[in-house]
Amino acid sequence: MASIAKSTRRTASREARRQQLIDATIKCIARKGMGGTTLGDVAGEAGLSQGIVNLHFESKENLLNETLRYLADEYKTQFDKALATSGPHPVDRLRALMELDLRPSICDRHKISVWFAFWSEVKSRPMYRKICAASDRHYDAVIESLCEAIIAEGGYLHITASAVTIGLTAMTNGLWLSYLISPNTFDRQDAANAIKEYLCSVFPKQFS
Amino acid sequence: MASIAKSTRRTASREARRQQLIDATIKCIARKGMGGTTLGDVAGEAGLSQGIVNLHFESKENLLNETLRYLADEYKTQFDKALATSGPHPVDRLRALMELDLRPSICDRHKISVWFAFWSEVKSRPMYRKICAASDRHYDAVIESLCEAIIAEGGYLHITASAVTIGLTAMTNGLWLSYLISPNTFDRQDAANAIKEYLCSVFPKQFS
DNA sequence: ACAAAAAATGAATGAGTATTCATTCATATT
DNA sequence: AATATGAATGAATACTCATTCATTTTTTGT
Repeated sequence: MASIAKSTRRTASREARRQQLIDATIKCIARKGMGGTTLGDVAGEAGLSQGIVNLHFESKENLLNETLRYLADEYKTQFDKALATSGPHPVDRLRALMELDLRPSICDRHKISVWFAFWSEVKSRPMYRKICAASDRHYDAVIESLCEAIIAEGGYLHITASAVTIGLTAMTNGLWLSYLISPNTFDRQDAANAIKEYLCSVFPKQFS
Repeated sequence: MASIAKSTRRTASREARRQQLIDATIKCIARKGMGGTTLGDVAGEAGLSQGIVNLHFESKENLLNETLRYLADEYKTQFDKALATSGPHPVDRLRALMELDLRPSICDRHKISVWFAFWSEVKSRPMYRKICAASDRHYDAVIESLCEAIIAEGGYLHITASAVTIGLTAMTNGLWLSYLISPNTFDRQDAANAIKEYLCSVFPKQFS
């Protein structure tokens, strides 16, 4: 968006327009829900004309698929960057990933509401599941291998890496839901603390 | 539904019809998503005629509100029953509540997908938030008081009841999401185990 | 500066949908 | 048996929205 705002061009490259329309779609879904979002709304939000979405995306279905793909890619980019910039030790890396999910750029109520909109239709639109499931498996694998390393290092006996992985990812997703439903009582610090106490209890030697 | 299926009556009481239509709505939303569900679909699913929903609910909006209210009531009933039939000790009670969220009648992929459909529109339809938030506060209060009792009994120092409550409710909701997105890899036993390991780690004296 | 290509517009189209309502039908009451 | 009641129907209505496309505007290449 910024990339085209600076110029007075009335036309933009295919890629810039597509991104502009995806951004508008996210805003509309957040504001009006997935069912309530029309192509007219999206075009209006982008400040463009009625037919613009079909020109660039051929169909509404296609626009929605691409919007989900964009969200998934954006998350993946942040995930990879969080790992790349964290310390090398598994504890640092896991901490970085947990911090990621509560970072305002990710844990943003607009975006969360869009994620939920897509998730809610996973059952009726197989493509959504396909887009989500592929990356999810990867995140699980990364987190599980970190947990394995931490368990090995700490010599923990009654803990399994897979159970902690399942629990941690569920907890972070569930915290997003709390924020979505109760934005007034939700507190980012409290949420971070819930994760921290979990990790301290499970891996006391490394996380206290 | 069963109450009218057994008879050959072609008319039913207002309450029975309303319930039948709510059941049909849940099925339709699960199958086609919230946006893809039309009043014609709902009527068809119920084996009734086009205009039937407006006759009994005045509007689609109203039908959806009542459907969410039904889901919330149904959960509340099960929640209260789980507490009523559990042992008296806070540990038993907390265990019963955790078991509840993974019970097949509650943790059912159709119903989960409907919950997510409503949650995803919490931002655009304030009524949905109102319906959800009221009961959620109550569940949190119950769980938090159980955690407080357990913490007091165990003499735990580095744990707070509110953080465990936030973490536990987030985890159970997040487990529903795992089931929704990855029904093939999700395993009820693994999910139960993730919760159990969490509780064992946080409250080792009572839950090992 | 000009022509060709590309991007964008916005009015028109047509499929689909919520809602209404005159009519039919089943049951209860007299 | 006759009548009254309210449930249910389904065709008609009014409206919304995705999609198309003829036209206009802007950019690019020469």
